[in-house]
Amino acid sequence: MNEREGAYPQGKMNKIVTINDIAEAAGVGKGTVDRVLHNRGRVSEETREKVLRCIKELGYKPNVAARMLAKRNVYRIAVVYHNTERDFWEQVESGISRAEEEYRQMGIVVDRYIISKISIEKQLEFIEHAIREKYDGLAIVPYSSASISDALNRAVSQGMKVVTFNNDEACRRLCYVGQDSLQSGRTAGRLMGMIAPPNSRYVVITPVIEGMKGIDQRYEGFKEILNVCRPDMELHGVYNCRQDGKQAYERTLELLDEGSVDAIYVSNVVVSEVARAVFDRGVQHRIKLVGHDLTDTIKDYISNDTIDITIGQEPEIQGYIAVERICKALLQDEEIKTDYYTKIEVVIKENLAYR
Amino acid sequence: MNEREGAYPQGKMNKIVTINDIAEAAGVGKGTVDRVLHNRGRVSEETREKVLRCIKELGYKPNVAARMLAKRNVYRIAVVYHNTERDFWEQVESGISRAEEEYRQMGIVVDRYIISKISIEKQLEFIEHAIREKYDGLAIVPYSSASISDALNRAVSQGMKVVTFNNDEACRRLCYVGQDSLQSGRTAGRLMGMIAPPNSRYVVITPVIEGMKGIDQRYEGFKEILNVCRPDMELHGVYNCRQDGKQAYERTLELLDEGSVDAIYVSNVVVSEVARAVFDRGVQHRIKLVGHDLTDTIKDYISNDTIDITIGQEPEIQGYIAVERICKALLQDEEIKTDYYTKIEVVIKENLAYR
DNA sequence: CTGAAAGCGCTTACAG
DNA sequence: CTGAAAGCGCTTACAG
Repeated sequence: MNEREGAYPQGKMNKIVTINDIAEAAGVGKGTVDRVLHNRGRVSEETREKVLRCIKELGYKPNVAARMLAKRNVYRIAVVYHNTERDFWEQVESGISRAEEEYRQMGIVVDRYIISKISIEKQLEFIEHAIREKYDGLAIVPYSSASISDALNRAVSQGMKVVTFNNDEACRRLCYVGQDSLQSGRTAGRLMGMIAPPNSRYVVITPVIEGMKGIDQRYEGFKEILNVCRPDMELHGVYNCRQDGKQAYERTLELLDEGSVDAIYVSNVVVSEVARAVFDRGVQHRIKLVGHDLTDTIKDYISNDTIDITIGQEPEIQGYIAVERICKALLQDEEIKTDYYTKIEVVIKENLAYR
Repeated sequence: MNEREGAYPQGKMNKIVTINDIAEAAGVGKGTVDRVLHNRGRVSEETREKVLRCIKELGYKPNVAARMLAKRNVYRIAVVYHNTERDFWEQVESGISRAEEEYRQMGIVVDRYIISKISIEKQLEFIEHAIREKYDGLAIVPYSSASISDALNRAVSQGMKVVTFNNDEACRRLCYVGQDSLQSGRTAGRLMGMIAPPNSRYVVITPVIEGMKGIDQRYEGFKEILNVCRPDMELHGVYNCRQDGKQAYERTLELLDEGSVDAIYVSNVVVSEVARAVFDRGVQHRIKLVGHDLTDTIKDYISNDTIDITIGQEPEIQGYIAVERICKALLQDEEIKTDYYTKIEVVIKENLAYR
């Protein structure tokens, strides 16, 4: 902001400084400038310092487009995830595709390794494959297992750029991209606390997914907040179910037929099946329903007032950023090591279309 | 997604198709290919069709990096806005800066024309200036006035790429970038309806800002929803105030001292001043407070439970996209004419840090 | 209407 | 350790 109130900016033609200008100013060839720029060595300390000084003085910024053009190597990235909860993972996939298209021109190829059933062994096999094939990057939804951590660390040791997304696992990866599950559960807890009538009886329905710890953390966060802000509410029960949702549907029907529940919290996308049960029993205006994620089905149940609030986690962004981070680490010299937490999106009927 | 379950993708080395390949396949020079690619004319219909066919058959995609490099022209974009509500507009500014940095390398220069007090005359003057100076693009927060519309249309006629942001005004601009005010008000209405206790008495505080119609629309949306979903709630009054917030603070103190209010809706960033009054009177746990926007001050009042919910409008994104859309129109051939509606973000204490 | 040449800013072998 | 040359894919004058 170099403007003053009402003043007309000067069209200062500050000429762009190129690598040629630096070479000239330092009295060396541009190959040499390139070497110091990227620490490729083979430069005497003396000329190195001279070049560095010129770079600073002239305020040189590398031209990314030119670099992309000149670099001719092809990088390969492997993306490993599963597609249970199909509606959800399709959104992740569209983010991956978007990054893929954007970086294809820069010589990056992405291969997908998709599992249709969570399996530590299968994932391990994929990681080993990526190591053997010498992939340059790996974006993965890691399962909780020491063997997975080990394998990922070996990949990193080999120079592979590894990013975890959607679920995290302790290892020497570049960074994690995804939601803060605990906080997202807390958000759900606060919202439930805001909307549930006094003395509500509530249940929690939470799927068990082997190897993914995020789901449990959501419930932890939910419980923590609700217990504090709504001591009047009474927990009727916590029900586990399988990921497919059929169990959740049946269970909800039973609960509704018992007639002793006013509010339901579902810790992931399975909320769509719970909503179906609520809708089928025609009690959507009596039951407060809070869940996670946003698929087409969930949108429908928000639109018809069955689901009150759902918490989104920007799945498309997760896929996009996971791949982009690797691309940047590969293409540019700077590696971004800070985790990327996606937004905790609160979605109700009115803002459904604006996200 | 061309993968199969468990299958290992083929590292198909699909060679990238360049303009040279097209020229060769069509038996012409690459200058000719370039001409048909960008409809620069001076190509016989016959060769044009031949080239077009090759482009389609070989699946040619232009290399953006190469184009950027080769294009040597410098484009200038004028950005016109005001910085009343400083905290808010600083966020917009940071988005503008981000786009500026990203596109500087591609030869785009952005000049800012910032007004510190809304004035149709002053804005008109800036538009005329931009026309005279033959700016290539204009991003503007237009005020409601026929003279502004006229001037913008003249700019468009001259070939200038015009984008409106944050506030819209009927004219032949490329597109609008900003929030859907009506819907954002509806969202606020629904949320207030969710959290206000039965039979609450509420007030609405809404700043009057000459030339900006978005604010009024928010209240329209709020009213529409709340009237339907909470007929039990009683409107105690609607208060206008000046943008600076001092009035809003005083008014709120009076209302609180009268003691007949349970809930307050504030239609923009002035909610921070209303919150200050609520906090100063120590009644934050009794008063439900819903507002708009998210500044540091507002964050503080959410953190200490004074503001229950605020609705964000992605100001940083507004600044970024407004400039980016113009850059794309200038640099690429495709003009994106669809409006960009920013997210209607629901912010509470728990998801404050994750957005 | 059309093609060959030069150049954008950088990187990559290659020859010293 | 260092420089000159060629080339990335495209656009821009220029000469036919």
